[in-house]
Amino acid sequence: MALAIKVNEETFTPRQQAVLTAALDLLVENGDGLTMTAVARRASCSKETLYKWFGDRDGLLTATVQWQAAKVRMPYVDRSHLSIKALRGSLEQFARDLLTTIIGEVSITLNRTAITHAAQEKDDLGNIVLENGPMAIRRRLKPILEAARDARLLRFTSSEEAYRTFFGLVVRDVQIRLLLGDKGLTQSNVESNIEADVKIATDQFLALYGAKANN
Amino acid sequence: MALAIKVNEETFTPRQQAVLTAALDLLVENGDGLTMTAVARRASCSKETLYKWFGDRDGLLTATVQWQAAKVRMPYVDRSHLSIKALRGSLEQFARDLLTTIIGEVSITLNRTAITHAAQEKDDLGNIVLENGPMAIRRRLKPILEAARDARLLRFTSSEEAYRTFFGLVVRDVQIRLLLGDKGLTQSNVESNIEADVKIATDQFLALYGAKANN
DNA sequence: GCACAGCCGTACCGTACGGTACGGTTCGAT
DNA sequence: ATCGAACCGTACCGTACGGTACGGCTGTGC
Repeated sequence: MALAIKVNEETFTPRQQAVLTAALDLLVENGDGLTMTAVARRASCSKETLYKWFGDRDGLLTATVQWQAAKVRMPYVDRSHLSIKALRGSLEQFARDLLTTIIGEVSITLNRTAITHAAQEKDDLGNIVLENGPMAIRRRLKPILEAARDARLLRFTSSEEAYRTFFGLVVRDVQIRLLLGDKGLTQSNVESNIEADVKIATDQFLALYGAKANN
Repeated sequence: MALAIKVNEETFTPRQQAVLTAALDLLVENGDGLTMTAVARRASCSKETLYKWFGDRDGLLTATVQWQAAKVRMPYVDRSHLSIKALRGSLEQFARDLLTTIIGEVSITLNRTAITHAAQEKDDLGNIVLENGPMAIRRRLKPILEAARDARLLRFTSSEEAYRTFFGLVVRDVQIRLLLGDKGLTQSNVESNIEADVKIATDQFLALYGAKANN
């Protein structure tokens, strides 16, 4: 399954979703635990069925990542009436969702899997994760930033730069440390600090790009 | 080789370093290309020698990452006479080195390898990369930040927080995108923007933590 | 009841790779 | 000259896993 164009809303039957769940569980439990035999046994299906449905191992992997990554749903952020207070709330919401997602076991697993995949020639999974992670956030955040600029709440020349600054302020070194398995950074450890970090990041972003800021 | 305590200055003979170079090359060329047979052939040595020197495949992998990661040398940053100008120069230097390192093929390969490794139970490589990457920077940067605070050039309560903010401002989403194989982000693409990004990040950091800043 | 499709479970095949064994060569020490 | 250590090259073994084949079970349409 080299193509894997995988347009949106790839509809899976409940049975297939059960298989994908099993596959994801195996991935989470142990990165290289996704063997066809293991998935078949876990999902109580035959390998023949797996190959019929997903083509080959890569197809199953792609379907799993695709299916799971698409589940990341960013909550709706009100964009209509923009006050500085509402903007701050929206930014905090984004920061919170971003952090919460990033530290989740599923996200870590998906990113690790995609990175492992990208370490070989295949960049399929990398693009899927990118598209449903950073790029999805960018698509959602940029219009808000631009609306805020139009409303004179923010000041910047490049919304791209502003978005990436926000990303950096929120994520910092958390993601790479989690991906590398930093033992000094359990997710419960990070989780308890989310609210504080969200506030700090938002404050910093507004300090840099708020209309009344010094630049 | 489960222990892999690997104290500092693991001294390798030139021949062994040639082997490690071959191993690294194979890793860079193709993440899963490091097979014992391939390394032996590339380095013109026998597999028996590989096992004698490195124990097993994991030992070879660990030695390669360890040896290469330790090569990352951050340039000396003058810390004696701190002026705001000197501080800015130091910060820019850090940002430049960090970015330059991160976008290099070797760094990408090492991080991918370590992350793949961490996806299984093994977190050996992850710790090595962490220790020689983010943590090394932190160790170098923090004293400078604290010295600058003592000299009333910077203002912050937690040097840890300040460091992580700096990291975030510099790295942003570049590393994760490179690790995921984002095709819209070639390293030459990033490379040409390093100087501009370094300046932006430094300006932003100083805007947030500079003594005359608003917070 | 019957045919057929879909699927489960298991057995099976081929290959790739980690790891071992061994003969042959080089080279330094004695 | 001889011995032995280190090492190269190759052959070999065992296993794990991707992928295929097949027999048997179940349900649905007719």
